[in-house]
Amino acid sequence: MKPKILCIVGPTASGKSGLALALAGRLGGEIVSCDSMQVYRGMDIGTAKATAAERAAVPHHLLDLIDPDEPFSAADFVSAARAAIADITARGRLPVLCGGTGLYLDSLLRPTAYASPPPDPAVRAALAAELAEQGAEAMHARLAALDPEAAAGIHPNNTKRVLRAIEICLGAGTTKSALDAASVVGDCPYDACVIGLRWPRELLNARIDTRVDAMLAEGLVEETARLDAAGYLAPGTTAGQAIGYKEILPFLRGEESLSASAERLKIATHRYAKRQMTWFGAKDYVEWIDCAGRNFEEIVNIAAERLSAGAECGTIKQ
RNA sequence: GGGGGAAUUCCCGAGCGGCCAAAGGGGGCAGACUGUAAAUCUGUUGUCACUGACUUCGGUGGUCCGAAUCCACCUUCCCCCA
Repeated sequence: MKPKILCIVGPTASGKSGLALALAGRLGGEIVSCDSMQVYRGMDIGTAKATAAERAAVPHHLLDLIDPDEPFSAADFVSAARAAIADITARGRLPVLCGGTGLYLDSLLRPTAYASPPPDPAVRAALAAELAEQGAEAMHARLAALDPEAAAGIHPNNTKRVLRAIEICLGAGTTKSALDAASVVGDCPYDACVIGLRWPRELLNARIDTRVDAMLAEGLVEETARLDAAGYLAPGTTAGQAIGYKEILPFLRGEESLSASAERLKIATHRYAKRQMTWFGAKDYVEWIDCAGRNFEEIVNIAAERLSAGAECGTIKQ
């Protein structure tokens, strides 16, 4: 009997947190954050992290794990999430995964035994230097020599992926495509019900804009200044990639008005939401709830019904 | 009142007689994603009966085989002198 878990996914500002909170409260659950940025301490307003009051009402896991200059990966997430889920389940409570980082959830639900070697900082640095010197085309050509199949599947401009593929080939002594073929996607270790929140684009964008304004009112600028002063927003850090801070930085440096920065932040968030929708939309394990025209109560009820209906909800295929 | 400059496709902005439905960027739309994922990358973006046709570069009228590009006038905006 696999442990039962509930997962709430969807684009940013779709109302995941509120739903998770309501469901956890009603069903005796605890929330496990599935968010690549909320693991960082000090990044609270910008990541829309659960408030102290919310955390007091319902236990939250996987928040504030590390400082913003520390790296964190999908693999780190999977091990931390498994531990949290095991702990919650052992106490007879329901784990409620909630978050918009699709890759993290996917990695948890479709456990893959990767045959490829883990990232090697030294090799990465060397490849990055090579890229700076020779350009993207040359790196892609190098990958094509090492692993034609992988090269065919990665656009030359996508240097991150090109470099990682070369790194794998170099480290493993074989090709990345061979390793990919050899890696096995195991069964989902959980009896998971995955619910996705869906909104028409215009409505979601309006919600995003409202939330950005709220973040600004709550002190996003000050939070950005604090993180910057601590050196946490240096380019290259995982935390520095977060939407919310890098858009406010130009204002802090006097390069543009606050309204201009806020506008860019809203647009960046709209685009991010679109990428999330594309990702989740391609996952057949997501059961969608159309939120337009429904009030919060109705959405909570629909989700609760689906969870109790069991079986049909959240079948993990592929 | 006088002098100078500018008006380009959703926005910014190149173009300065044919190779222009018009560079580039932004935004929009669609998508990818096998251990950095709030990242990274791709395609597309005047209309249609779409290997071709049609409409578009403030307006009107000219010049020319041919104009977003040249001329005249008009409209609006900006700058300088008063």
